Amino acid sequence: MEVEESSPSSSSLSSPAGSSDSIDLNFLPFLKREPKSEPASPERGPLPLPAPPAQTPQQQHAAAAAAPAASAAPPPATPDMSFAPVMTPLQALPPNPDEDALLREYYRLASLYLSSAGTGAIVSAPAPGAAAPAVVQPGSGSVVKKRRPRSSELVRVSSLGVRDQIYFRDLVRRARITFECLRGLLLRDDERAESLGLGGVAGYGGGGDRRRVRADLRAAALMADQDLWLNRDRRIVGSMPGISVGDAFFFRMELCVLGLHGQVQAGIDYVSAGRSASGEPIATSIIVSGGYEDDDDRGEVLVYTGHGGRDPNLHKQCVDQKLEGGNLALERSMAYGIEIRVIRAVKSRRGPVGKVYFYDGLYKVVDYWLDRGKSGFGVYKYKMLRIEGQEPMGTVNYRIAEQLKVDVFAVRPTGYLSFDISMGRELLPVALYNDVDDDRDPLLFEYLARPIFPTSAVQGKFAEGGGGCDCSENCSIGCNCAGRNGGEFAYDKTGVLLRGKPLVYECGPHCRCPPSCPNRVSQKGLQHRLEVFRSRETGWGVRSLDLIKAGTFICEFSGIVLTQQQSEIVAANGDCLVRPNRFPPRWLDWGDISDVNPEYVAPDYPALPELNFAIDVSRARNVACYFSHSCSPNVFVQFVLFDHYNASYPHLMIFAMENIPPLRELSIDYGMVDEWVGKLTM
DNA sequence: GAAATTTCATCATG
DNA sequence: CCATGATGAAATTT
Repeated sequence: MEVEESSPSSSSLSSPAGSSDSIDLNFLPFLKREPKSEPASPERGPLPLPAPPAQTPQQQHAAAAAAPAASAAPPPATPDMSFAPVMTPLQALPPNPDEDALLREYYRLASLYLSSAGTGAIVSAPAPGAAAPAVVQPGSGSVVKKRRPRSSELVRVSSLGVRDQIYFRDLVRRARITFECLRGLLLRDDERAESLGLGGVAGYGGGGDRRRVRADLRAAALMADQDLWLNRDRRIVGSMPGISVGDAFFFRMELCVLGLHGQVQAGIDYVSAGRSASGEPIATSIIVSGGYEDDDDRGEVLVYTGHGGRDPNLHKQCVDQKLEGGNLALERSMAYGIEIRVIRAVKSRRGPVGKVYFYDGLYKVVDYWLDRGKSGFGVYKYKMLRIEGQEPMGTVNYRIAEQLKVDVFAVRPTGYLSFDISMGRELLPVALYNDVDDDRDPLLFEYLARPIFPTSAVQGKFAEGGGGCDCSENCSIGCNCAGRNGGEFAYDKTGVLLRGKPLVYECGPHCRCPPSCPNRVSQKGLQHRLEVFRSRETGWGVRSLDLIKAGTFICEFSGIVLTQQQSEIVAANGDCLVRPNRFPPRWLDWGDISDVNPEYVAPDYPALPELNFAIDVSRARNVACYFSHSCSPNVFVQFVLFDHYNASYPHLMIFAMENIPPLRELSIDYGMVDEWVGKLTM
């Protein structure tokens, strides 16, 4: 497969996916168009509801199975839980000239995304105090772009090599960053407009201004305008490249942007009957939101209720469901053995909506029947079994972690070496867990929650840059500290970093503003329950019991800070030094929305002095020291100043680069040379 | 809790 | 037969 021709800027992409031969695309054209194929369902026309004490679902299903097979002769719907990656041999298919279209689409997106990254394009900085909206939205007179409809061609992607996985992971991360940062900036712009008393007040029922109010929808729309939604050219069956079991999401729109689930509200996503090759609808994913009273979710076994038949206002069934649309699609997917992606919603206050969506992996529909729901009306039910051999479910990890916070021994009776290696020095306890071997190494180090800077570096450096601000309330645009940050604060009101910068200035001890000032974030310390744990793959590692939202602060990199001279002496006898200039500037990626708004490029930041100091972690260290290395990391380093203003000695603050679900290992890019990386596991 | 908002499937029409 | 537009549904979100 050649990709060059389709990706003009492929120099930066040169076969990033490790050339395509490691990718299998299994097309599913076995669904041949049959003019008169009917579902192998017992009902046509009016649906015979089981009389109250009548048939059990199983009995009714048995009747369904006994019914003559449909003319399309789908394979028998035996619960085949083996994960057969190849459903139809590729050789048996008619040659498909467009076989690599999926890859090409990825490369097209990649070139869109990457062309703007790291180019260092710099325009003039906004004047201090200026508050231009970050996102200029198309006015009412703008041309409405025609958007490509989503394809209906079913395809399965399997056998991704390691390089491909990293490549797609980065691509997905890039899209998610664009979405999330766009949303954050739109919200900030709204607040500004509101505080300035401009028209178009956000909120419903408002007057004449027809502004769209929901930032998630606006962000998604802006991305759609640039054709930045993923997976629109093929309908992927099974797992999505770049999305792992356990991943967390906060918005339905996010799922649409990624193509994981294309319905804005509906719980069943499917290829429509009219557009499918066989003329039958085929379901590919569902969302278990907990809103249907007749659902019965036991985790690995799930009884899912079809959609429809509800009163739009009350959350109650009011008429019988029909075997059509998504309901029929689920039945057809069962008949064809099509696996279904399952996304579950869980209540959580960490999410902006009070709700989090976890991708829980692939299931197969093994049974379905028409039942009488709690409301007394007919509902379709689908029994689904999780396919074995997948990573643990996101919702399961979430529940385990929640339980661990309450009652450790109920979940892990043994293995904890310490419940708080910080001995109370951190805001929250940092546990130490090892159920793998006898290593107790982290107990040997003094725990240092804050780095100790050399006095020569810090003394007399408090007032540099004009000192602190004089705000008596929370800081706002125009104050001294805002100016130091180039006119805008780095965080939104919830403490999410809006965009990575070479250096972020938080308000410090010399500012008058209260501790509640939104420009004080990383200085407040740990906000997530972290745990150092032993793993066979990565040695010591770190994970969180709390769901970590992308862009939030996690922890600081602590230790004894050495000047360049000091570090040269120490380095002679064994290397236990962390060098800040080794970290690749991953902060560049966070907050980069140049794909959507090329105008919003990095302002002309003042050049940072070279960072020649080192952090000695040989005696004293904190939890950050145990982060594993990855070249596709989920956290990054942002330099921050607050207690002193010597730009040569910033704090190394670690932020989340993506939503990190509970119990997933945190990983950082140490910028290690390849030979080292080879020794570690990726 | 109701209203606003989007996408998609479906159906009708040309 | 394909393209286009209108319509209604949807386990959302604020």
